[in-house]
Order: sequence, then structure tokens, then C-alpha cells
Amino acid sequence: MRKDSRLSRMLHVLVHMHHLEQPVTSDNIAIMLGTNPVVVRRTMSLLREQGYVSAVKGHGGGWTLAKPLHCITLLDIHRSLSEASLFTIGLTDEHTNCPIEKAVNLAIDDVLHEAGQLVLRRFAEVTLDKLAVEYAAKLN
Amino acid sequence: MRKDSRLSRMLHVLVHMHHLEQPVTSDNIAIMLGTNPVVVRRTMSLLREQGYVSAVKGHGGGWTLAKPLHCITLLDIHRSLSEASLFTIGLTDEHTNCPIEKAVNLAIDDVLHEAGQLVLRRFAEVTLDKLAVEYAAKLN
DNA sequence: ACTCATGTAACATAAAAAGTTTCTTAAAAC
DNA sequence: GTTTTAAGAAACTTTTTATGTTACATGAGT
Repeated sequence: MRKDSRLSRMLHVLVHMHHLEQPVTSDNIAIMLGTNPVVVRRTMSLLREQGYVSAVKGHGGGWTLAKPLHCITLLDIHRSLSEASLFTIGLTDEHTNCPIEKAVNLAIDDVLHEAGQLVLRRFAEVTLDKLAVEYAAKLN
Repeated sequence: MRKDSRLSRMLHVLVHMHHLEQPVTSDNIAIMLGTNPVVVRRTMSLLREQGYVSAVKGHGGGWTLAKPLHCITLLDIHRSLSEASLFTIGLTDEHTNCPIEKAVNLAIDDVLHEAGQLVLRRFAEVTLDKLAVEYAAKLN
């Protein structure tokens, strides 16, 4: 099953951006991520819409952080990128009158919902500045 | 992102199988699920390999439960169907020497791992007979 | 022998994410 | 004011992967 690594990539970019004085161009980000500038704009524009980065056109333009890292959480970025479910497991929606299907879906959904809430709660606790510091400390 | 609804579907089938005296053919399961008999065999054979169902060829053949429902958990079926991750979120693996990427991945993986463990623990607690009874009770 | 069913391999289809091309818009440099 | 640089956006192509399909082999019961 295909994974969505945009969260990982965008966090990576945002933390790097914090260490730069100048705006970064989509082209540079694309090179850094081994991808395409248009793909970068598509993804970054989701963050712009939520006010986490801003874009400036023309000479010397590019992307800059619109908020300090300590005001951005993993949850913020995750939410900006997708409304889709966290899980690869899906439910069926076919025999909505079958009590067995209902029971199965309820059982699965119960668990996934709880785990999903856990993820969101934990994501909300991690700001990007903490991430850079605390987790960097864990690396050897 | 595409969802894998095989867990939901197979659980549905297994509980139904319990209420039948006769083996069910792949063709019948396929009709019931609105899919293809070959797809059914592919998926059911994963459960057969783990000993949860057995298949008999020829006249009067088909699929039957190889264990009683109270000996099968959601986890058993989930494990039989995939070794893949539960989450749609993926990590990047490109700048393995970049401490920022490492920190980002560690932060995300930390959370996903904990949530994944929760799901597996909870799946392990639910046997298919309980599912049929307990969750059926919650329906209205 | 004949029929019915699974087992398996090889191929086709479909859907979605990612990549690409092309053009527009806007801002700075000259 | 013209040129250059960069984002914005639309339309299209490619790639990936799960699912569906076809075809044939194997084996069990009648």
C-alpha cells in the first residue's frame, strides 16, 4: 500500500527553512527532496492556506516561514496536508443492513478511532522547535 | 489514499461461514462481496495458510472454518492478511545523514509505533464470537 | 469419464499519487 | 519599461499498485 510521506518531507523542509535567512525557492526545495518544483508548490500551498508559510513571487522570492517553529505542531502540518484517514484499513459499506457487517465495522472502527485520537493528541504535543531539539538529542 | 477493506470483508465472511453447515464456494463468496472468485481465493488462501479456514476441492467442496470463532481474533486475521503498516503516513529515507530528517522521522515514528501497538493489543482482545455477540448488542 | 471446485500463473483494468509541460501573474533588477 | 525570476494554476502524462479477468492445471466426488 502506498504511503504518504508528505508530512515527513514538509516537516523536514520547515525546520531547514528556520535556519535560513533567505526565502527558499520551489526549485531548491524540489532538488533537496528529489522531486519537482510543481509538486513542491502544490504541497507547500496547502501550508500557505493555513498560514504556516508564505510565498513571494519574483526576484529574491520563494518560501518563508510565516510562524515561528514553536507555534507549529505536527498536528498543524498533518491537518494542513490531508483530511484523509490515518489508517490503511478501510471498512465496507455494502450490506448496510447486515448486522454482521455492522458488528465487524463497529469493532474495527472502535479500535481505529481510539488509536487515531491517540495519534492526533500526540502530534498536537510536538512543536517543531521541540522536535528539532528533543529528538535531535535522542540521536546517539 | 486507497483503503484495504480485506479485514472487514474477511471477518464478515468468517462470521457468516460459522452459521452455515455446508462449505461455501469462492463463487458464492465473490457474489456476496461483489467481487471475483479468484480474488476471493487469493485472499482466503492467506487465511488458509495460517490455519483459520480450509478448502476442499470438487463436488460439495469450498471453504469452511478450520477453528471455532472463539479461537480467532481480529489480530489473527489482520496478521494473516498483511505485514504492511497500518498507517497511511510514511517516512522518508533519503537523507539518512541529515539530523533534521532523522529527528522528524523519529518523532513521527514514535507516535505511530505507540498507536500501532494499541491497535494490535485491542485487535488481539476481540475474538470473532465476542464480536458477533457484543457488537451486535450495541446496534440499537 | 464428467462435473465441480480450488490452485496458480499471466495478463488487463482502474484509480490515484506523482511528475511534467505550458502558460499566466507578479515582483525585483537592470 | 524591458528583462529576469519566481509562484500560481491548468491540463496532461507517467507510474504504481490493488483489483479484476482469463485460462489452464489439479484434484475430489458422482
